[in-house]
Amino acid sequence: MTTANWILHIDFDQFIAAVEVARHPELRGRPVVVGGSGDPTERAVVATATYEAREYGVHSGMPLRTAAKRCPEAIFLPSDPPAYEEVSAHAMAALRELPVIVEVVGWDEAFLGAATDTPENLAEQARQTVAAATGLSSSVGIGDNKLRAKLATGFAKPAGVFRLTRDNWWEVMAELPTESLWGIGGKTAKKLAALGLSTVYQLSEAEQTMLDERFGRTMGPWYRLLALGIGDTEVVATPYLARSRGREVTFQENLTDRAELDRQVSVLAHRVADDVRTEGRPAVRVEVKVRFAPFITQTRSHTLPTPTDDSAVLELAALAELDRFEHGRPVRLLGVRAELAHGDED
DNA sequence: TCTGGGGTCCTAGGACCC
DNA sequence: TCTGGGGTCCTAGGACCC
Repeated sequence: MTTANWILHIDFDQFIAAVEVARHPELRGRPVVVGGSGDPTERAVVATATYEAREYGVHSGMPLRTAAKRCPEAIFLPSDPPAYEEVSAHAMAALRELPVIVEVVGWDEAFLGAATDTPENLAEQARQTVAAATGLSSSVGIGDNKLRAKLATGFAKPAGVFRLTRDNWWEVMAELPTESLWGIGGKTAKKLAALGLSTVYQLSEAEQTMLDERFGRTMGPWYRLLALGIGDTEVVATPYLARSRGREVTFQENLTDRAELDRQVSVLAHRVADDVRTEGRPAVRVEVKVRFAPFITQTRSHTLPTPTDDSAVLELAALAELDRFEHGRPVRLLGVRAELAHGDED
């Protein structure tokens, strides 16, 4: 008799809002919206909203202004990444004390790889561990691969546990829209619908050659695997090596002065250079992003002649890219990104 | 919905090389 | 010298996720 391998996916419920409510207990039970610097009139979007705010149709990604219209009595708080980072690290450290492999995939979620015959018990244990360490509520999906575990968490929320495997895949997923799959968003769902593929089951039965012609030799096969619930089963504890590091900023007022654009790009390039040095691997490529009014986004990039982490060199490289745009329109966003050299590949 | 910031991965065309 | 085929790199844009 062998012990089965399970993959659990844990996700902290409305994580950012929960951290804020924990340190402002008087806000419990009230509609709270976190995002930007907490001023609902600024150019920023909702990072997280409490369930009370969601009742009014407020959701993450929504402009703060819209959120304020939908829920005028909401309390708006500034986003405080270092605080979330700290709580997250604390929760992940607690999970590592369990007999599982912990693969962190974001501030508020992780995959747990475990050999157990009672995954529901382990899931409950993980939820209690996080609650004891941080006071956070969480939900756990149990699956026979990462895709199913991740999707299961959606059915577990809030504060629950749900199991999704090959045994109940069709019962749970068959009639859901393709967009409920992890990796298919609104754009792809629309293209699929145009091919007559609206549900997960329909996608799973699609003719492979048609998918390949429409989406390419990588995405075509992958979409069908998604619909079948097939996915990666490897959970690794080793931290992920960043491929790139970037900084960008949306201006509250569009910029029109070219000298000011140069100054802003210089500032961003220096911040990126600091991040690059922290990573300990040099930049091999520099990209500048410009979002012109009203909302036209363009990028220019080039491979550096020599990999570098030197601030002055990266600044000059970014300024050279900024120069390559056709300037004229007001600018609402500037960004600088550095692609990093790979780690040792032997 | 007057639309953040931080990322990852894929596609496609052209350059370039053999 | 009217023109092949394969491989790889570079670049810009798009889609997706949290």
